[in-house]
Amino acid sequence: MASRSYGQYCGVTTAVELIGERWALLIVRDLLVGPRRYTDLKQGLPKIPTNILSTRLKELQEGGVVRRVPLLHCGLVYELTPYGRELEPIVLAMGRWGFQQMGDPSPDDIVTADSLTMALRTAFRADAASTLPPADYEVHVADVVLRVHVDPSGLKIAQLQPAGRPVDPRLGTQASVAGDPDIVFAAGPGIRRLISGELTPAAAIDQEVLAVVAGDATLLERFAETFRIEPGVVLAA
Amino acid sequence: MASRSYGQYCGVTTAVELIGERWALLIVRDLLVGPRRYTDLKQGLPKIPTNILSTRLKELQEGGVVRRVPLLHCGLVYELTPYGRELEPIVLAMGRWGFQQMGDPSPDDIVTADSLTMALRTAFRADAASTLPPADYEVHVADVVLRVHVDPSGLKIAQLQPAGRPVDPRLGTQASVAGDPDIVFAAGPGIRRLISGELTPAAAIDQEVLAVVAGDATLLERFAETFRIEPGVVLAA
DNA sequence: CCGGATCCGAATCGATACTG
DNA sequence: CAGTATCGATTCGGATCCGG
Repeated sequence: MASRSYGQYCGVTTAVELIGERWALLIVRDLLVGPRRYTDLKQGLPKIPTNILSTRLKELQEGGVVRRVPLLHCGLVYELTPYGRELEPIVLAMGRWGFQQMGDPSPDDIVTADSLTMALRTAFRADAASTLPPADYEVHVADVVLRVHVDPSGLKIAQLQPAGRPVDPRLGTQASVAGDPDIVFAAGPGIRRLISGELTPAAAIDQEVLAVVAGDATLLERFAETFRIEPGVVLAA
Repeated sequence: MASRSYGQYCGVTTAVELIGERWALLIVRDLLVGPRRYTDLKQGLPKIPTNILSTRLKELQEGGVVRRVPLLHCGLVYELTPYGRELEPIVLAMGRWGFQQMGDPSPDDIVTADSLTMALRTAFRADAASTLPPADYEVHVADVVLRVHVDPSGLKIAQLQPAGRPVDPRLGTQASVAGDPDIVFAAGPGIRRLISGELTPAAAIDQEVLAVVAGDATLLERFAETFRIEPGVVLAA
C-alpha cells in the first residue's frame, strides 16, 4: 500500500510522499530529540489515534526514515536512521517559519517536553552563545521541566520529570545533569513573546508571563539573547 | 473551518497546519518559480482535483502564504507573500532530501516545467558556478524545455515552449533569453543519475539517458559539476 | 478559455474499544 | 507495552457543470 502518489518525478514530491502525511513530521520532530518508545510517542502526541501512529511508523520505516530497535530486555524504541536525521535542519527551519505565525494558544493547546525541546533548538543562536559566558537554566513551562545548558560549544537540553529526576538515560540524548542551575524560572505559553523579542524579560515578568523561582534573575537577559527567532530568518546555520 | 488542529502550541506544528495538507507544498513549489494563474497551477499539477486546488489556495491565503493578485485586463495570478517566499530554502532542502530516495519513475510519473526548474535549483552549486566560466544550456526533458544560464553571480532559468518561444513574460521570473545556447541536450528521467553523480556525462550518453542535440558536448562536464546533489548534504547555502 | 463550484463514491482519519 | 479492530466522521479524488 504505497502512499497515494502525486504522479510527478521530483525530489520535493518524493519528500512529501515520505513525510507529508498527517502526523508524520511531528513524529520525526519528537524522534529528533532522541529514540522513543511507542508509548512515549503516544504521550508526546496526545491527540494522535493509535492506529495512525502505528501506520505512520510502518510507513516511515518503509521509507528509510525510522527504524525499530529492540532494547535488551526492555522493550523497543523507534529511532531515526541517518537519512531521517538529515531532516533536522528542515524541521528546525520549519519550526522557525511556523513560529512567526503562531498566535496565542487555543485553550486546549498543550506544550510537550519534546516540542519545547525542539522549540528551544529552533530558537538557539549559536553565534550569540559563542560570545556569552556559559549558563545553566531550569525552565518550567506548563508541566514540562527542562534543564538547558548553554556554552560556547553549543546547546544541551535534558528533560526532567516535574518531580525533578531526569528521564530514563537509556533513551539517550540527555546529558547527565550536574549541580544546580544558575536560574530557575517558570513561564506560560507567553514565553513565545520573549523569544520573538516582543517582550523584554522585565516586561515579561511585569505581565506575569514569566516568573523567576530561584537564582540570578539577570540571567534572563542572557537567555533572551541566546534564544530568539527573528522574522525572515529561517535558515539553519 | 480552521484546519484540523494537532493540539500543540509549537512552531513545527503551526507550520504543518499551514502547509502540511495534501498538495499544499507542491503549490508552493510551483509558486516559488513565479506567479501562476489558477489554470497554470492546474496544468502543473495534473493530478490535483480542482476543488482541492481552490480549497488549498484559500487556506494558503488565510495563512498569509499566498495572495491573489488581479492583473489589469488579464485575469489574475496567485503569488507567494514575502512570508511564503521564506519557504524557499525549506522547499529546496526538502527537494535535496527527497532526491536521494528517488528511485526510477513510475510509468505514469511526469516531469513538469516547474518541478524541473525547482529540481535544478535544488541541485545548483553556487560554489562550483563561482569558479567556472559562464554557460548557457538548453535542456529538454520529456516535453519540458528549459533555458539555463549559469554564471558566477548565480543561476537563471527560463521556461520555453517546446516550440521555442518563452512563456508569457508577464508571469515573471523568466530572464529574457538572448542569443543561442552553448549546448542543447535532451534527457529522460535518467538525468537524475547524472545529478547524483552515479553516471558521468560520457556514461550517460553511452546508456542513452542523454543525447547532445547541438553545441559543445564537453560542456556536459561543466553541467554535471554545476548541478549535483550529494548524499547527506541537505542544507541550502 | 478562465476560475472556479457542486456532487458523489472511495479512501483516510479520529475515537474508542479491545488484545497478546 | 505495543499495538489491532471497528466504525462513524471527514477529506480526497474524479467528473461534471456553470458564469463570465
